[in-house]
Amino acid sequence: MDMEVMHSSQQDMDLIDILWKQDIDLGARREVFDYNHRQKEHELRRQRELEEEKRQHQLREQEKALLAQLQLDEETGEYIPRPPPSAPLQSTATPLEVTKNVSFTEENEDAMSFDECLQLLAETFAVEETENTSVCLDTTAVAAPMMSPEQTVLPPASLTPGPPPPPQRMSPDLEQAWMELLSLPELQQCLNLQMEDTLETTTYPLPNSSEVQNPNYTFYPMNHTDGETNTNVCPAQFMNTFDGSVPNMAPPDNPSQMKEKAPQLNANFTAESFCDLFYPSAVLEESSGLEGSESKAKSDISNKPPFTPVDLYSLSSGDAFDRGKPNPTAEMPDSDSGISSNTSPNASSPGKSSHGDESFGFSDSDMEELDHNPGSAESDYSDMFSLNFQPDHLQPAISLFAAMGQPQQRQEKNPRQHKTDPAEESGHDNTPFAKDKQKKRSEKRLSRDEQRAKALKIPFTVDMITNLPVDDFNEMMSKHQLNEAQLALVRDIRRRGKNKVAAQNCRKRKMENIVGLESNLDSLKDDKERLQSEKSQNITNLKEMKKQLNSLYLEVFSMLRDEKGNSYSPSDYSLQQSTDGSVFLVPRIKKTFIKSEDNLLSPL
DNA sequence: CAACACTGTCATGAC
DNA sequence: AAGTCATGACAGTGT
Repeated sequence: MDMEVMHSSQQDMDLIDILWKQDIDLGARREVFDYNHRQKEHELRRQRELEEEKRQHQLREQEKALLAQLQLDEETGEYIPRPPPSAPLQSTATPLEVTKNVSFTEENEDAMSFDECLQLLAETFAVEETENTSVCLDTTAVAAPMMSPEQTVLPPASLTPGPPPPPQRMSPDLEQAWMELLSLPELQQCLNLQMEDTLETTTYPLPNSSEVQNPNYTFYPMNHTDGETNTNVCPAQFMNTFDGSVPNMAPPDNPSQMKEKAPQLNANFTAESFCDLFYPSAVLEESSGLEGSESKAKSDISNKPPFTPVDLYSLSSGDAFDRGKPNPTAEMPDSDSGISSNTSPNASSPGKSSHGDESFGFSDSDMEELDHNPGSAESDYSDMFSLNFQPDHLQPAISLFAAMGQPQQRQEKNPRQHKTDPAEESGHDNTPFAKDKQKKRSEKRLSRDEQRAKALKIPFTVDMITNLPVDDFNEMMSKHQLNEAQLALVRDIRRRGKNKVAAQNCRKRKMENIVGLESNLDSLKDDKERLQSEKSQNITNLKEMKKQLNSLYLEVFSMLRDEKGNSYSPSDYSLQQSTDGSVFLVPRIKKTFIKSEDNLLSPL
């Protein structure tokens, strides 16, 4: 094999020599075609390849060493510095500095004196760097938040755009490795082939260097200097941006501001939430549009004597009759219904012993309310309210949380309680004087029943007597031994009360019926007008049709001719149609006869 | 003072 | 049969 090759090569060389001597351009020097020369070159090439493999092995190890200090970001697919395990401020900074120095070294004109390989490498790097800058910016944008502030703290000069800082010295080991690596001419091709992969790892920290020079990165250091010296640059605006929506979530960049906000929040809580928590009635009253400011309401509440069980019981029990009741005309000329007088800051004088009247006044209001809502759920409520007058007054203190849970319902109840005054209900007694008169009248009536009950010492309120269901009423009556007069009075009171409500409902229904009848009357009038309009329109249409039919009739009649060709006179003949659709020419003289005999249709 | 409206009460029938 | 409701009628009161 070798001999054949050498033989053929020798012949080839002879031929080449001949050609060379003839000065034929072979496209190459003669040594190129010399086997010995090529043999020597082949050996040299193999030796270089071995060395190249060695260098590549070393290069891979170097890359591994670099990659060992980097970490592949799974999200971005890029390498980021591996977070320091324990105290890595110095150690983790090393690769960054190294790569930084690489980039600076490549940019440095003095570094061009290494050799041709390094020059080529530097040129290649320069091109690649400009291409990778934008990519690496993104890389730092992602990787920057992962760095610790100490890790990314930069010198003040680096914050401002300007000339790049002087190149920093890399560690001696890595520098030597790079020197050896770059000094190999054989590595050029390898570097060119692997340039992209290598750049991804070796130029990764370039963004750090370019980031330092890039004015766009002024935002980046701020995040890390936040809370130290740069707190008043961006965070204020940042805080303003988020202050309205999530004030508590914004970081307290300004402690004084935070201190100002905190007491305000506390004040709000104490003024409203706390008040709502412990004085729901005041809040309800305030929200229901009653007079009095917040402070006034609170002061009233604070000054208002608390309810005692005795007072509360006196509102509805028979004790009320013994407690002060009485003179209907002498008390509370300006008092409203029971609830409003209690909730009104001005009307709730502590020494007033008018609970019984308030109770009955409220009962009257309830009647009005029932009048407005007969058979509805509010009627049940009214019954319960009248019967459970005490618990309802006690409710603001007892069922506090329930009231807080249902403020709307309370707010809906209160206005109705306020407008249950008969004077306001009637709609025409709006003057205060009329109001007083109405009240006196109502009180007089109530006092009459109440006085009767009091005279007979009946231990029930009129409300209870009137509004209790039959079973409850009988049970209540069975619990007390009453004589005949008392029983009769109780039944009369109940009958009158029931009848009163019934009369109110009846009148209300009567009015509603009247309104409904009026509405029906209006609608009937409208229908009448519409029907009359339709009738007139139909008459007009009928006239028009008759006119058209008459003209058609005459036209057809004029076209008729007898045997002599003479036309028929419409005054002597007429066209009539039978039931089967056939048309006859009938003499007018025989009209009545034909009509009766043949049952022909008369002309239109 | 008369007229009117509102309201309470009574009587009566129906359920 | 008693209770309740509906309704007409009447009377008292206020405007």
